Amino acid sequence: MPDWVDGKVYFYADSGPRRLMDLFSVKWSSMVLHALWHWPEGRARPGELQRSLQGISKKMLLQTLKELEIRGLIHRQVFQVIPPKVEYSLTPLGKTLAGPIEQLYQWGLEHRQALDEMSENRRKHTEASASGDLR
Amino acid sequence: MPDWVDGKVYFYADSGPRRLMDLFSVKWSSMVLHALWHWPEGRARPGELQRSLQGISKKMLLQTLKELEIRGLIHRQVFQVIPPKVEYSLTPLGKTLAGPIEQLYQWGLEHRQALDEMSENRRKHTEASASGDLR
DNA sequence: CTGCATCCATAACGATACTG
DNA sequence: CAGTATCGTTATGGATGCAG
Repeated sequence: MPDWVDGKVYFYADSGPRRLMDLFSVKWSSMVLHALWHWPEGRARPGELQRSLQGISKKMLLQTLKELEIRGLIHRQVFQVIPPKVEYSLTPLGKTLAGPIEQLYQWGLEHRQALDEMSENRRKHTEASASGDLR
Repeated sequence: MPDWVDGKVYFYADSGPRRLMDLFSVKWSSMVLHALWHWPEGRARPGELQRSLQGISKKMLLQTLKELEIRGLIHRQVFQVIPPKVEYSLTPLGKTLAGPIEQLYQWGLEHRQALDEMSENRRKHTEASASGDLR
């Protein structure tokens, strides 16, 4: 579906896809969306999310949630209780995005072995270029 | 498809999806794959690609291509001529990944307007927090 | 034309401490 | 428990120059 000019793809100036990938550059955004999508009842608290997304820091989780909220992909519901309680859930728009993300993750699951080999190749390669020519 | 433990998703330790997203953290990798996927004949030269991926620098294009080659997602064919000629194309594995990427980009196209509003909201928000309380 | 190496700015990230 | 702020490290990306 790109625009073709002179037989070349002039596709990604400030197009939808490009902006979408900008969003993905926030490392954890797709995982948060994906986790919320799979969450029972579709609502999750920050603490729960952090425990699920192994390795994410509190800072990054909150930052990602804020980012997604501003962009209208997730909804933030505050309960006026002590201690504080907040629940996040996908907006209708967020839910439409969850589909493609699911597809992508599905690919990741199906090609787990290939992905392992990729990491392996990459490791070998960087090692080689690192040690190779010192003397 | 996550693994559920204690009702929480312990999904993304060093799973396929996580590794996949690592690959995507190379900003241009999905666009390069996508461009090659749409390219006539499925083979493209670096120069052509750079002209198509508006805004990519030579350095990043080459780096991305190398990365994708090492990972076995694209193939590099060298022609022994002067001046040098090289063509890149998707490997079979790369082609299977192109599908999900296409889906994602499709979403980006369909929700272009929403994505515009997202950027807008983000702009407003960061402006507000930047200027808001200085006086 | 393809590819590599430097230098440099800045953006992303994590650890930690602190507030309500 | 939710959220913010600060600091320091590392990764990312762009500009430029050079080589085959």
